[in-house]
Amino acid sequence: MDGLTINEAAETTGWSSRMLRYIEREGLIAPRRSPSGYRLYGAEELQRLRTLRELLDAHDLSLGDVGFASRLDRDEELHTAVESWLQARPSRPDDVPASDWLRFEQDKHERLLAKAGELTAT
Amino acid sequence: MDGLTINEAAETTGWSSRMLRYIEREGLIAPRRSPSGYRLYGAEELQRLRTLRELLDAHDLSLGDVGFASRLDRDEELHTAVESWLQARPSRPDDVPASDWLRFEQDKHERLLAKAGELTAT
DNA sequence: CCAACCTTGACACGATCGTGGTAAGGTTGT
DNA sequence: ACAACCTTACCACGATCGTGTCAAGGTTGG
Repeated sequence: MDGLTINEAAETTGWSSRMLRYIEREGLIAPRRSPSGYRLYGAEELQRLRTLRELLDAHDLSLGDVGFASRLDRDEELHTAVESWLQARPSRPDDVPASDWLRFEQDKHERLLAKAGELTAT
Repeated sequence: MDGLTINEAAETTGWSSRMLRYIEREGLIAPRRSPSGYRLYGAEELQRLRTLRELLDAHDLSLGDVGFASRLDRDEELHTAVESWLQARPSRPDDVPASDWLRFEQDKHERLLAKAGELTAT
C-alpha cells in the first residue's frame, strides 16, 4: 500500500484529516483509493495540499472560491456564461444618450413602467 | 436626475433594494450617483441585474461566486496564481513510478518523515 | 414646508461554511 | 487476535452569507 494514508498526509501537510475529506468533497483534491477504500496521497497530492494552503493565505481565498474556479475551468459552458456577463461591464452613463427622461406626469407606477420601457427598448 | 432610483430599479428587476446595495458591495454592479449620493440605475445596470438573476439561477451560483470571478478578471496576479494551482492537476498515480516504498521499519514518525521525504524529493 | 424619497449603519435570523468530535463498522500489520 | 488504523454518517458550533427591517439623518419636488 504505497502513498500516505489520510492521517499521515494530514501530519505532513498541516491540514487536519477532517479538512482533507472536506477538500475532497469540494472537488479540489481527490486521492486515489486502496482496494479497500483507504485514501492514498501521493507526492502530487501532498504538494498540491501545501500549495493550496499558500494560495488561500496569500490571496485570502476560501475553499469555495478555489472550488468555483475549478468548476469554471472544467465547465466551459459555465465559464463563457460568467465571462460574458462580466464582459458587459458597467458602461459609462455617457454611453447612454440621455433620452427624453421624465416627460410624463402620470401616476408613479405608470411612470416607472414608462421609464423602464424606454430604457430597455434602447 | 435621470436613471432609476434604487426602489424603482428594485421594482423593475425583481431584486430588493437591500439586495441592490448588497450586490454593489460585492463589487458586481455599482450605479453612478447623483450629486447628492442617490444611486441612479441606467439601462445597462438594469439589464445586468436581470441577466445576473438568470446567471445565478441557471448555474446555481452565489453572488460570492460571481464576485470572485469578477475579482479573477480584474486581478491578473490572482488569476495566474489560481490558474497555475489548478493546472497542476491530480496526476494519475501511474505517472508517479511507484518507487521503493516502505523499505524502512522504524518508528512511526521516522517512517512518515522518510516517506514524505522521498515523495517530495522526487 | 412637508411627504416621500434617498443614504449609511445596525440588529436579527435562518442557511450554509469551516471545523471538530463521536459512533459504528471494515482493514491492516505484527 | 488485537491495537491502531481507515471508512461514512451524523451532531455541534462559531463565522459568514443572504435577506429583512429599523433608526437617524439628508434630498427632492410640489
